[in-house]
Amino acid sequence: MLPAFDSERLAVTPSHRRITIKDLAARLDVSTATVSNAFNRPDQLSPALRDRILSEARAVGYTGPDARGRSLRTGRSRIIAVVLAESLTYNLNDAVASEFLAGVAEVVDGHGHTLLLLPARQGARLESASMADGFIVYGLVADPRMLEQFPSQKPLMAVDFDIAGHASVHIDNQFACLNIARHTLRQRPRRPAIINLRLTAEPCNGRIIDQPLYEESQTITRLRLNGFYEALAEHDIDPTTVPMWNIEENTYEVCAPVIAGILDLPDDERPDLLLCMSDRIALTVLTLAEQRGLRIPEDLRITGFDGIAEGQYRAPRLTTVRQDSVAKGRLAASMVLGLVPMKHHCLATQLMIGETSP
Amino acid sequence: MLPAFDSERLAVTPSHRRITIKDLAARLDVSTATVSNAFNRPDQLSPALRDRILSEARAVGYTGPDARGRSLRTGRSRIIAVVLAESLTYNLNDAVASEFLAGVAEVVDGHGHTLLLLPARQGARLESASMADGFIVYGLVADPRMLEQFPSQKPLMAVDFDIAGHASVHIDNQFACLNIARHTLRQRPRRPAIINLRLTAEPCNGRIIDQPLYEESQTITRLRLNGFYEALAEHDIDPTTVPMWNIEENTYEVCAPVIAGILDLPDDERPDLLLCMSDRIALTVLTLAEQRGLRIPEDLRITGFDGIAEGQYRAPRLTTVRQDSVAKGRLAASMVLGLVPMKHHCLATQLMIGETSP
DNA sequence: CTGAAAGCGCTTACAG
DNA sequence: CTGAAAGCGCTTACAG
Repeated sequence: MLPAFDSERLAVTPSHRRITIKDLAARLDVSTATVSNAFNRPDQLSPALRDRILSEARAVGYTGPDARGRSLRTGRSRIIAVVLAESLTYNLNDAVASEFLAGVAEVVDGHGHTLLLLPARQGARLESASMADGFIVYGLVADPRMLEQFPSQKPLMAVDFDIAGHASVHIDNQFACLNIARHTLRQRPRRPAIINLRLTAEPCNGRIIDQPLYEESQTITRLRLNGFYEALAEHDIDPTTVPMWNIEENTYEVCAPVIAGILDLPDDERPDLLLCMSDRIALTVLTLAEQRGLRIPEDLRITGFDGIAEGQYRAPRLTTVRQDSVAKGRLAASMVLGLVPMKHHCLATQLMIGETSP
Repeated sequence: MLPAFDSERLAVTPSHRRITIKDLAARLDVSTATVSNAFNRPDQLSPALRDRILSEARAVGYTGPDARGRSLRTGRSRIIAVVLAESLTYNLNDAVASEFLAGVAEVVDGHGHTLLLLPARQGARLESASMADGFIVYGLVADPRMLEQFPSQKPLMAVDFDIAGHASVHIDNQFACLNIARHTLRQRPRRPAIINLRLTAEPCNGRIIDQPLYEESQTITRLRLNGFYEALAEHDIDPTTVPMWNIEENTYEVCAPVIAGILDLPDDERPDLLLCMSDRIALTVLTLAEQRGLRIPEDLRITGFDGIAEGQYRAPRLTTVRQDSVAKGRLAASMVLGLVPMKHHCLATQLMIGETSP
C-alpha cells in the first residue's frame, strides 16, 4: 500500500548550507541587488539577465528570497496573528470559532497574507508574535499582561470583548437574547431555566447558587443573561427564581453530565424550557432528551444561540439566534489589514424559529 | 451596550518608530549584547543590571526582542507551517481536518512553537513560507511546483499522500474499506452503490459513468474504492456493475443535490446500501433519507468513513470507520519537530458498528 | 560580569 | 540597465 522506500534516503533535516542571494550573485558575477530585482522588480533589469538569474536559481535549488531577511529589511512579514483566548484545540473544533477563523482566513488570504495562530494561554511567552504585521484578539484573554507582549506600533483589535483604546467587533448579545426569550416565553412555560456558558467568575460546571458572575464588561455571556432577565421580567417572572446552570467549556463532553443531571430531575422539577447560551449546549440537551424519550417541544422547549449548521440540518431544527461569525471574521481581518477604518462595530443577529420552540 | 468611546483616540497604525535593543542600550549606557542577554540569558549578567534593563524596557514600552531580527540571526523562527491542499475555509470547517490540525497544534504548541496556515491553492506565491522551521503538507497538493517553494534544507513531511524522498503519515484506507464493506455486504443488499469523494481526475459532482479516476498513488480515496471492490468481489458481485457517484467537496451544500438525486430514484432503482467515503456524505444521506421517510436500515443501509463525533452523538449512530485524526496530527508534528525519527507511518483504523448498518 | 564586532539575508535609495 | 553600500534588529563567540 505504501511505496517501497529506502529509509536511508528519506530527507531528515538536511545539512546543506542554505543558498542565498549572495551565492547566486557570486556565481553569475552580478550584484545582489540585481538578483533581488530579478525576483521582486522585473522592470529593473533586462529580460535576458533576469532569465539567466532565474534559471541559475532553479539549477542550484534557490527557492526565492528568504522571508526572514526580507521581513527584517522591509518591516513587513505578510503574517496576521489571531490571538486565541481558548485553546487551539477548542478553537479548531468549535463550529462558531471555526467559522470566525474561516472569515478571517478568507480576507487575510485574499490579500496575500497568511495566518498565524497564537494561543494566549496563561503565562505563554509568544516568541514569534512580533513576526506578525497585525493582531486580532478573539475572546476575553484571561491574563491582560498577555496583551503587552504585542508590539504597540502594530494594529490590534478585539473580537467579542474590549481592549482599551482599540477597535472591536461585537454582536448584539443582549438584544438577541431578549428577543429569543420573548418569543419562547409567550408559550408560558411553567419551569423555565437557563444554561449559561462560562459565566461564573470561578470555574463551575453545574448548578449556580450564589457564585459570583462575571461583569458585563468581562464577558458577552453576561449580556446574554441580561437579555434573558429582561424578557423574564416582562413576563412577570422574577428572574432570581429561575434556576441556572453553568457550563465551563462549550463541548459535548463537558456539557453532557450537567445536562443529564438536569434532565434526570423528577418530572415536577425538570424544567420545561431551557434557554441555552449556545447551540452546542442546546444540541446536547436535544440529544440527551431524545435518548430519554422526552417529547420536543411538548415536554421540553429548547433554545440555542449561534445558528450553527448542525442545529439546522436536522429534525427538529433548533430555535436559535444566528450570528454571522464569518462576517465577524471578515470584518476583523479587514480592519487589521487597514482595508476599512478601525472602529467599534456591532453586528446584527437574527432570530431563527425551529421546531424545538415553535 | 458598547463602551462610550472617542473615535479620535482609537489606536490605528501608530507612527512611533519601534524601540530596539539599541535604543535601550543607548539609554542605559550598556552594550546591546547585555540588553540581549537580559532577555535571553539571565545568567550572563548581574541580577541588578538585569533588573535595571527590564524595568527600563517596561518604562519605554519595549516588548522584547523582535522576532524578525532574532530569527534572521538564529535561523529559527519557532513557527511550523501546515500546508493545506484544500482551502482554509474547508479545513477549518471540516471535522476531520480540524481534528488533524488540533493534533498538530497540541504538539507544536507544547514545544513552544506556533502554527502558520498556508493554503496551497493553485499558483499561490507563499512569500512567508520561508519563515517556518518546518512543513507539514496535508493532502494531495494539486500543483507539484508548489512544493518547490519550500526551502529544501528544512524538514518537510506529507500526510495522506506521498512526496518523493520525504516521510509521511497514512492510514490503512484500503484495509478499512474492505472491512466495513465486508461487514455490511453480509446483509446481502440487492442494490449496493458507492458515493466517492474527489475520485475523478476531472471535477465531477454526480454520477460516474466512464470518467477516468485518480490512481492509487494520487489519492487515498482510490485506495478506499479498492477496498470496497475487494469486498464486493468476495461477495460475488461484479464491482463494475455497482453504480458510483462522485462528490467534489466534502460539505453538506455540495453533497446534498447529488444525494437527493440518488434518493429520488424510483423505488426499484434506488440503492438499498450506500457505501460512503466520508461521514459528512453519510450524514447528509441520513438527513435527506429521514426527510423522505425512508426507514434506516430497513429501506437503506448507510456506511461512512472517519468516525466524527456528529455521527456518533445521534440516533441512529453511523456505521463507520474511525480514523484518529488527532493522532495523525500529533505524529506529523512530532516528526517535523524532530521529536521522533522521520519515517513512513501507517496508522490503524477501527470499524464502528452503529444502527445505520448493524 | 560586560562590551566591541561580525554577520544572519535581504531591499532600497542612490550613483553611474 | 546595473552595482556599491547601508542598514533592518538581533545573537553569539570572543576578548577583556
